[in-house]
Amino acid sequence: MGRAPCCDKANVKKGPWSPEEDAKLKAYIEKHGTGGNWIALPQKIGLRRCGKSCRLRWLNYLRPNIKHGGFTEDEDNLICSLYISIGSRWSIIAAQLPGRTDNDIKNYWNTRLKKKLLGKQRKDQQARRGICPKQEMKMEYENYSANECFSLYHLPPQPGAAPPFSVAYGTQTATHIKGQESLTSNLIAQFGERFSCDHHDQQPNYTGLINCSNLYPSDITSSTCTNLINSTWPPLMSDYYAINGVALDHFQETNDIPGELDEVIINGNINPQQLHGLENFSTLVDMVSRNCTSQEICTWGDTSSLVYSSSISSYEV
DNA sequence: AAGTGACCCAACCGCAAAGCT
DNA sequence: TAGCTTTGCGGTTGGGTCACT
Repeated sequence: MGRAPCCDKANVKKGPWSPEEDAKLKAYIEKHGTGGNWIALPQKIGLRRCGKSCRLRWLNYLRPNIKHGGFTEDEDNLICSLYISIGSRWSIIAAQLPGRTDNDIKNYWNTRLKKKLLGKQRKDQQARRGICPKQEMKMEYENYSANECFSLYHLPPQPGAAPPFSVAYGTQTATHIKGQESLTSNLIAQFGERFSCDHHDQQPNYTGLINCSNLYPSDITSSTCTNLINSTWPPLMSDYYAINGVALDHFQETNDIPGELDEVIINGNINPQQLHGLENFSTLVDMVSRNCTSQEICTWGDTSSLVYSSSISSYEV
């Protein structure tokens, strides 16, 4: 037996909304509100629509002060920063962009920004490596798709700033600190004295990232970091790791991810069952453990990561 | 002008979380 | 607190439009 449908599919109209339907829905909600029950709303108005469809139409289109299209460079940069930081959490990203809907941002990312980002990477890599553009595009697209859920942006080490095999992170909660300490102890167990840890405790204004930014290169500007903090704090808590100046991202918000990483790298062994979605991390750990240079790690990072810099907006879509 | 493919975006779907009884 | 309902979210789809041949 399957899941019960949310509405009577047979009597529900699907597809594009007519101006009449829009007008009915808008007028009703402006006068009475949603009544806290989207499912019952269409019957009240006399619309042959699913409640979910009404909700979506209102939130994405009819609601006041909605902006469509015409994304500014600032918005582009913020979306990129947030995507790199928190991934495809469109509702959270949309909350930082007044008047924008999660659906709009998602569409904009999928159809334009992603290409913009890849376009920049391709240009950079072609210039450095002289690889055939077509082959390069294919490689990058495949790598991008495979790694999208675990994005990692490489940052060349600042001269004199990052000690060998250092990890830096910021934390918010005790649970996180516990998980991170566990991760840290595993890294120490694996890498011994070659690994050091720089831990920034919880601060109301979340200075952890700023401290970590000491490990970051000059093209990630302090304003980018500040934007990131301002836009994600307080709703998000984030953990930031960097190894040899290579920042690992997406260890945010969930308490279990550091635990997963623990399981991946514990005792230096890779647990295949825990590897799904964490391939980049294990590769990185492997490279670090083989004493690869920062340069090599960054080169690897090039082909399997998103690279964001504040100059991205100068590239054409 | 017609055909074709790429692109864009509104809308749908299914799942998980949150809320309610 | 278990079970049901509703809401919110992210991934995906499909139809309209545009650009190119």
